[in-house]
Parts: sequence; structure tokens; C-alpha cells
Amino acid sequence: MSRKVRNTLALAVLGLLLERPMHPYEMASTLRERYKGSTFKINPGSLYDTVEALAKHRWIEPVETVREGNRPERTVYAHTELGRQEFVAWLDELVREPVAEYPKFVAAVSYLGALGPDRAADALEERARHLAERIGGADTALAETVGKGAPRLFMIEVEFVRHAWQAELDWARDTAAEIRSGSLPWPKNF
Amino acid sequence: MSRKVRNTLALAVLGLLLERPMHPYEMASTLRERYKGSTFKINPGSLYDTVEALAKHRWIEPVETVREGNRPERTVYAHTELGRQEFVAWLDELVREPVAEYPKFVAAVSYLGALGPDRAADALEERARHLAERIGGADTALAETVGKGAPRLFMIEVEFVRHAWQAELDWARDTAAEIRSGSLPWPKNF
DNA sequence: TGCCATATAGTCGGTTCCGACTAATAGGGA
DNA sequence: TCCCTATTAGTCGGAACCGACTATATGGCA
Repeated sequence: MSRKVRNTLALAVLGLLLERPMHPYEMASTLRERYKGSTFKINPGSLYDTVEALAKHRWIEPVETVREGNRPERTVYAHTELGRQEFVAWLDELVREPVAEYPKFVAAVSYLGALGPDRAADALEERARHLAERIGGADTALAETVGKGAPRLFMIEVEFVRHAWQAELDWARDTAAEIRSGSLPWPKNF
Repeated sequence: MSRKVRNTLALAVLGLLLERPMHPYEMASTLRERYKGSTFKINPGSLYDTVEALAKHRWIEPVETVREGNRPERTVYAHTELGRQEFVAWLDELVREPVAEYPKFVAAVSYLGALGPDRAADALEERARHLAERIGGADTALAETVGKGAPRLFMIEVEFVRHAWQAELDWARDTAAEIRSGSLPWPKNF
């Protein structure tokens, strides 16, 4: 059946418009404020394209075009009833069904052999250090928001990525250790 | 500095051409044979675009154009010395430095609240079941290849994704349980 | 008051990506 | 021998995506 707009940025736009009408630039700054800059890739070009696509399919619609002083016009959008329905259905589907996602790291790991054992172990250990830093950052962010009294649910995706990073970190360290110990044998032809 | 070709499919192409010269269609079928269809998104259009981009930057080059019977011409490519160097350098970088990747599930989780507690828990439990199946599939694939006497390193990325899926599964189950038990409070305005 | 950094708001052209479509041949069964 | 399907091989137009660039206004400080 294949949804009309697949870009996840569209999900963010719909989510924001369910709260209140906004113009695109405001969407971008609101998302950044809420620490969603690492959940959604907020690129101005993509954002305006996405908003247009959503409008074309009547998931959102322009409600007014204001001009303040000599600044460029701002077109304010609101969600439609169709948009609200699609938002929830899409969300449901995204949570229920894992979809293939081809991350760069998996691609690289599939050719790990080409680095040779020493360089591969080095690289994995360096990655592990980077991941540890990011986990620290996530913990700080989580502590801050909870400290401000915000409900945990508002940062639930940060809890998830923290968990995922931890698992990746564990794997990187274990695999590096296996390479160092020789328990992960290295074929000659690499 | 920003690499010339970023598509990970280019990494797969280079990896294959380091073994021996091939024409694009052969690359695609070889990758599928080796169970790399879930590591790289092998789309004919993308593949031919990628090969062209690699050729433009002299990481690979056409070595011959053969025509058998009335079939379309097949252009066979080989890697260049530059291509070999870039391959290893790129690989190294991809392993060492985690890069931001915006997966759809994270986007959805960030709006989990919109599903309401019951539907959210349902959806997470269903995802957990799907993940369990995939983990089973990965285990089967791993057992088969090891059974055939292939070195573990040839399927190392499957070990990684298996680990990542397991972590995701654990999180999904734990979070669903927290929602069911009420220990993850649900704000009213969602 | 002159200047610079930052915030506001969005445009534009190019690259990448996608998947439906084309087209020929080989193999197998009725 | 005719037809159907699978395999081989690749093309093409459009959609999505990106990020550098434009342009105005505001605030602070030297």
C-alpha cells in the first residue's frame, strides 16, 4: 500500500501541528529546543519539501500567510483531520513492524576483514570510546530534563538510543577483545 | 573533507571488485548469494548510479565491454589503486567514528505518547515478537554458514545485527512491561 | 554610532535514490 | 513446437534529499 510521504521529518511536522499551528521555521526551532535534533534530520531544504508534500496530500494545510515588517512571508500550517488519523496509524505501524535500515556501521563491519586484525581491533576500541562519550551525553540530557520535572515519556527515545548505544559498545569491546586474544580467527585471503 | 561517494553500496562494489572484475548485474547477484541483501540496499537504479559515480572519480574503471549474442552489453569494471586505498581508509573511518543515523523506530518512539498506554504497549510487544523471529533467522543463517566451514569473519556483521536486535527486543519488552505496570507514567495531554 | 554576531525565514540547484519498466534468452512442460 | 516462467541485464523519469546561499532584523559592545 505504501504511504504517500515516508520521510520521518513528516512525522515530526505532524506531531508539532497536532499541538498548534506553526510555520516551518518555527517547527525547526521547536524541534531543536526539545532535543529532537538527533532524532530527526532537520535540514531546511528537506523541511520545506516535506511540508509541501504534506500539504499536497491534505495531511496539513496553510491557515494564514503573515508578513511582519520587511521579513519574508511566513506561511502558517495546521493539521487536517486526515493528517491526525494518518499520524497515529503511521506511528502504530512504525512501532509494530521493524523495517530494514542499512546503517553505515553494519556495512563497514561486513568488510572488517579488510582492515586486518590489529587495525580492526584498534578501530573498534576507538568506536567504543566515542560511544561511551555519547552515552554520557545522553545521561546528562536525561538527568537535566527529569530535574526540570518533565515526564520521562518526553525523552523516552533518548532512553532507547542510550540502550542501543550501550549494546553496540558492549559488542565493539567484546569483539575487539576476541580479535586481540585470537579467538576470532582471521582468514589469510583478507 | 567529505568523501566523494558516500553511498554504502559503493563500499560493497569496491569490496567485490577487490576480489575480481565484475559487471554490475553480477555484483548484485553475488551480494545476494552471500546474504548481503540485508546489509546493503541493492536497488538496480542505485547500483548503476553508484558504479558510474565510482568510475567518474577513478576509484574503479571499465576494463571491457562484452556482448554475448543479442543480450545487452555488459561493462566489466575493475578497481583502481586509488580505489583500493580509499576503500580501506573509508572502512577505517566508518568503524572508528559513529555517525548520526535517524532510524524510523527512534522517530516513532519519540511520539510514543500519542498512541496512549495500551496501544503503545501492544505495539511494543508485537515488535518484540517480530524481532524474536528475525533473531531466529539470523541464528539459522549463522549456523548454516559455520556448518559449511566458512570462517566466522564472513558473517561477522550478522553477529552484530543479531546483538543489536536482541538489545532492541529487551528494551521493547521491558518498556512494554513498565507501561503495563504503570511505572512509566502517562501525562494527560497526550 | 558603527560594526559584528546571532536569530529569523526561507530559496534554489544539484545530487542521490528509487522502483517500475524494458528486453532478450534459457529451460521446461504440454 | 509453442508458450510460460525465470533469469539475465540494464534504463529512465520522477521523488526525495541536501546544504550552501540569500536577506532582513536585532542586540550588544567598543
